[in-house]
Amino acid sequence: MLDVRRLRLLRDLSHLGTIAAVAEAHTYTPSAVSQQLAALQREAGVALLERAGRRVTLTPTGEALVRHAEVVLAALEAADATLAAARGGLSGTVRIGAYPSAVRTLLLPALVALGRDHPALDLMVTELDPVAVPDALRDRRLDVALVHDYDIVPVEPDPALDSVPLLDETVFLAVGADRHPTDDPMRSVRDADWIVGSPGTLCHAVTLHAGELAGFRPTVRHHADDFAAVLALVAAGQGVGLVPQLAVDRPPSGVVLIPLTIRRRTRIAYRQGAGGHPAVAASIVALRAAASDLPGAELAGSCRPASSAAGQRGR
Amino acid sequence: MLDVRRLRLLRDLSHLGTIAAVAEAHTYTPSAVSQQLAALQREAGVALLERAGRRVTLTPTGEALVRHAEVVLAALEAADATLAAARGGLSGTVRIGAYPSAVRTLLLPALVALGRDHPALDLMVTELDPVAVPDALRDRRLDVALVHDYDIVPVEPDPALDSVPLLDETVFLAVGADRHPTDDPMRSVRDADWIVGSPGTLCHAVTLHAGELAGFRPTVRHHADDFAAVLALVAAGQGVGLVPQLAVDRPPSGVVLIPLTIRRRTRIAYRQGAGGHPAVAASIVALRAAASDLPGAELAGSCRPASSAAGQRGR
DNA sequence: GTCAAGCATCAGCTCAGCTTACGTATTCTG
DNA sequence: CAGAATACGTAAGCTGAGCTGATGCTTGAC
Repeated sequence: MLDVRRLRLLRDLSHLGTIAAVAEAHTYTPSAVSQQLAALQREAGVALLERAGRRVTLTPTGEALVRHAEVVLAALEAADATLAAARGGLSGTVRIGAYPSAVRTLLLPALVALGRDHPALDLMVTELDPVAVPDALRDRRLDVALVHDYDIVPVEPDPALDSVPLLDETVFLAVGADRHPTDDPMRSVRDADWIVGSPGTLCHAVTLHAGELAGFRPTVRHHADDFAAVLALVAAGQGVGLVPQLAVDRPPSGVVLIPLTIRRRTRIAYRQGAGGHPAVAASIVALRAAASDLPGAELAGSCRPASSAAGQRGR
Repeated sequence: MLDVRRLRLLRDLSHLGTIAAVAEAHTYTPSAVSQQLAALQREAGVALLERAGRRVTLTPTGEALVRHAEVVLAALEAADATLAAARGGLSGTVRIGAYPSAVRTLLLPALVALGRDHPALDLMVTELDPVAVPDALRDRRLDVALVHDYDIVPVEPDPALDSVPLLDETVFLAVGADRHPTDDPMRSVRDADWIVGSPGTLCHAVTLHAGELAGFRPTVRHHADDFAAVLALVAAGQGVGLVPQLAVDRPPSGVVLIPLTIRRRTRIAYRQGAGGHPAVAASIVALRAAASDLPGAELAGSCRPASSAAGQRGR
């Protein structure tokens, strides 16, 4: 019978790419991980890893084993959830992660409601970029997280994670008041300077892709991840940028917001199997309530969506 | 994250009933099992066990946890199976269990075919009563087993096991040549002496139940588990008995076999998740081939039945 | 060429988890 | 209704799985 701890290391290796990263995630030394994976391979009787330059990659068999590992870990997570439910009374720590603009608008009211309804619950919030969320959930640094993607830049689901839809927002093109929007707003700003997110973020990718769809390559002038900063730069005449609805509750003067067809979709993600955990379930309820109280943006998905929804995979 | 070894002990406890039995099944001392279960309970944070007299029983939470454990163990078994497939070339040991009459008729030809087609496979056969099969499969003393039940005495499926149908046989009422069968053969022997299996076996239960259905309580005279012995006793005028088709290839003279509507159903059982194991799959193919070569009895189920079929639970 | 990143191996130590020994509660039996 | 047998739990002690830390090799970047 295979050792689940070792399977977990293999699973994490397939996501993190290097033994050193797996070691760090588990607060082990790389040596320990290397030894454990070697032992797993020995008892498997098949090659699971192979050196690829100075790193290791999984063989097809290794990848197949990872898929089984995901099932095992999800089942263990579900077992944990039933135990938490049996312990009764919502208690313990819930670590919630969210991207910056969601913290202010969505998370804060949800947090207040959760703290009021379940005083025994210890709530911890972490602000982080959506691309870092899957790893953080897998490594158990987070229990629940808000993630998003754009319809024109969808992210593939992560087998280790489950999620439910939360919000579906309009994305706006923010331009200076001197510009005159036309029927095709994106084309009208093809020669403008652009304010985009840092490379590697979704906000960066979506701007480039939106330009591509409109037939041009945006000229990147400024990098800003905070949408308030983006709007301020636009107001100062420094260029144009894309901002989602959540971020534009009070746009500065001198900025014109033109709705595009692009949608940003926010989801609540958690570890596969943890959906039955009472604290996770309560968090989902509170977040959905907070989202429905939000002006403007419409609630996404059905009221209680099925579990087969998708998580998101980093990188 | 819960420890799978401990979950396995809990699962086995729910089937075996005592810590001592679990210990024996794992070749541990009862003390070790007790300590591990105590640790499991401690990290679960809920009562999983409670003393009931001098034994322990599972709390409802404990039972719920066992159900999760079954899922985890099945997934690990499936992982094992893919590794075995990846190792390629059928090799290793397959331990097959069967009830006595199946060994001669079904298992022998299947064994010959398996040994011929896959010489690297080490085959071990164990003859045992069907009621002992579930425990043996769970405890990994067997990998594949033939089990049966009767349509009038169905056995509930075991969540730890999976199975596929193999045979569907007629059950005969064996009487001495002096008796004259009527339209309702069971009623015509209501006052006869009966030859039944040992108490606790299915053969025992089915005879009593068949009598009950016909409106009488069979007078038990002899106990015999070997159907050849049953037929010999019938031929000697010692009474009547029920025998399945597999056991009556060459009935002794002086015995009249009257077909009843009762059916005996034989299935191939294996651990949940092990159906993908190449050795198990090969065994199933060979057994089905042997069954289809059998004169008389018709092959049960579809050619390649779905995996949702039932195992059997002892006692 | 030089340096850092990354993995594997070896030696050594620590603690999880086993056995053994014993105590206690319960059930069975004559 | 003793007395034996069964079953579980706890305490003490020992062993090996698995960790750290040191070292060496290979690869890729500059």
